[in-house]
Amino acid sequence: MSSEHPTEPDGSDTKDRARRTDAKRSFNALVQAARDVFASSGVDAPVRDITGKAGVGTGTFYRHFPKRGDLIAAVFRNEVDSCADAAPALAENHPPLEALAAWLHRYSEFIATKRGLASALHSGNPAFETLPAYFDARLRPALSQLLERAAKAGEIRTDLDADDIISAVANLSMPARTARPDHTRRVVNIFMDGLKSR
Amino acid sequence: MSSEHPTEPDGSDTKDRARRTDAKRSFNALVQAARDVFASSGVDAPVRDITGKAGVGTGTFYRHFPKRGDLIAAVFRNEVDSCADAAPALAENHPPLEALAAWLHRYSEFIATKRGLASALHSGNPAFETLPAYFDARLRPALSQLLERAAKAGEIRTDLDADDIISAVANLSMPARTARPDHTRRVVNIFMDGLKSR
DNA sequence: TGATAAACGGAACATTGTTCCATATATGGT
DNA sequence: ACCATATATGGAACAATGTTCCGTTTATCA
Repeated sequence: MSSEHPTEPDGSDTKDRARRTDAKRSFNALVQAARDVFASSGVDAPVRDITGKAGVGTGTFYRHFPKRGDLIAAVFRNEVDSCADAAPALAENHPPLEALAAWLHRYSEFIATKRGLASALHSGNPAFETLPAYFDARLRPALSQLLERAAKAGEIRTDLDADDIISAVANLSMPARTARPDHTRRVVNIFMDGLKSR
Repeated sequence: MSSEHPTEPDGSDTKDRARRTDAKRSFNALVQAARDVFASSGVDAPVRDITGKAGVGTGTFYRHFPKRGDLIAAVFRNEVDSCADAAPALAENHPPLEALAAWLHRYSEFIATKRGLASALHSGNPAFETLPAYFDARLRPALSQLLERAAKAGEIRTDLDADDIISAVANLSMPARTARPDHTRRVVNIFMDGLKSR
């Protein structure tokens, strides 16, 4: 489900050869290493930290991500993919309301842990311009699926759509400066309670 | 009104000599140069750009601002001071409602042009920890003064306090990605209309 | 006016971003 | 299985920027 090669342009291939397997391996290793390093050191971490953890040279890094923002965008896309892909899995293994709650917390964690995200989106960097659309395209269907299932079961109110909920939970999950540790989880729970039909 | 030396600790001076005048001059030159450079190149502008414009050496820079965040915080404090100081001046020279509207636009512009602000506040950098309290301490009284004056004249509703308005206008002023040029000014105007008593 | 501590400037050093290219390797045709 | 070739790789070299250090200058006070 998750696209390991997110930005392939139109299907036209003037290329006579396919992308080499070592290139794919490097690409994935870099995205994964970057995710770890970003989590511990923030999105401004040195390139050498990432290449070191990925076990590739700096030249390889710049071959795959000519602009630094390209890597950050790839990491975000990768994480959004994981989050979206969690929805069908949850739907299969849990009752409707439970699956919905679990996914909202999953999504909330994604927002809360990505400090750099909001800044990146507002930075004006062209590498990030397509991200919001991508987020929407992946997350809305994922949530819609869970919502519809819960709505069919008559377990939630129906006067909010996926968009409302995605942005509401995002705002709730923005880490507040003065918040107690479990703050986000609690407010999202409250929101979730409000979502239930009475 | 504006404090040119914002972070002097408790009044106790164990110091036998006062701060030298050239030190004050350098400090102010740096803050002013930084404000200009930040405006044109963002808060990540090279240190040498700032020292160059200020006409001081890099050593002087680090003597005044051991951490880069210290400078950014100083610039923000400086701008908040300007904004707060505008309130009494507007109150003297304009009718209540007009003064209030003018100040809200002034404040809105401050928020809108400081892209780096929100990111800085959420960055977890300890240099910024005291900023929100400072903002509140300076801006709330400034706005309260204008609100009370307009309320006494019976020109505005009274079921919103300064805090509500400060945060509401801040949210309205956050530059949206897809917004048309004059977007912020228009929505702030609408908010201002809503504020009038009927 | 002279002694002194404070402040200054900028070279030197440290860190990180980016480019370049000689070398290594996957791929498709034979 | 082997070769020719485009592709990918690694890391040294370079560039840009952050930060420290210290010899020199200057404001302040007695």
